[in-house]
Amino acid sequence: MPELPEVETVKRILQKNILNKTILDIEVRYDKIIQNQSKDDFINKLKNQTFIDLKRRGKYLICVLTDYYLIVHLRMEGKFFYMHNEPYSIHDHIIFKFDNSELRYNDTRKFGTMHLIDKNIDIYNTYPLNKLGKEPYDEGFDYLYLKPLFNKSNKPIKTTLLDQSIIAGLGNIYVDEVLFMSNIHPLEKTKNLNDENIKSIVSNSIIVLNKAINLGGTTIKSFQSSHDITGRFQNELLVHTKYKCPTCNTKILKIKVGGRGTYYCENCQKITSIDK
DNA sequence: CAGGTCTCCTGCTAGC
DNA sequence: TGCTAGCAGGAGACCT
Repeated sequence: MPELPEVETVKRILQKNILNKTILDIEVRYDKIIQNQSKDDFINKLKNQTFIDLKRRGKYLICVLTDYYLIVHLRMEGKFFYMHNEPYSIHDHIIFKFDNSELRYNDTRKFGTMHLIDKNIDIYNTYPLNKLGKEPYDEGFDYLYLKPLFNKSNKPIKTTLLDQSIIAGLGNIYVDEVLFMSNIHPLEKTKNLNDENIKSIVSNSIIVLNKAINLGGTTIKSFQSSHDITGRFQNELLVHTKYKCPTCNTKILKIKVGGRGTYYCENCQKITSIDK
């Protein structure tokens, strides 16, 4: 499940493979991936476009083309494969054909999305990027940014940290890690966090993401950034999918928070505050 | 407006 | 062994 570090890894790998390559043809085998155009418009616009640059915003990958931005969200299982003549997979849904190679968008669960936007539009102020909050790497991602947003939320902190309009880029795995490192219970009501808690979340978000990016992201079940590159961060996970707490050896509990599988240590992560 | 639930989709697994 | 019901999950849609 690609989160910010995985998308960053994909971006870096694609930069090596597809930069300056021109799309000669496109094959769309499953068109629900395409969000804001008809399949025909999508194909016509992308023909003869060159990949000029690749960027990332939160969990979105931004392909900068000659005249357009192609904004991709990999959701659960989206992957890009840079291929030559290898046989196709039934999960290859969109194929960008270059001179003697191609880029294949492969997505087992078909949850991924692609938005094609004109280059003269300010994409950061346009859907879907306009609804993203700051990401942990942004200037101004600090206690003063989070405090007022947290103060008005009655949701569990786990749910809040997954809200991309508040923090862009954290997903299920990394939120569990951040909460563990910060000694905060996932069900703690967001508005009840104290200043110390918020500062912990700020610093631990950056620490966890940095470490994950340096290790190429996490490989859990199906995510891989390209054929033979596998993230190594899963070896460093502290609570997510773990059985014993690395700090106190207590059994890790698995619960559901907002429908998401959530791991935590009941000894290290206690609900401390009462309602204001 | 905030918060809850349903939906998309497929591979995997528990249970019979 | 083979089948099926149930589950996982990011984020938008829809409802209260």
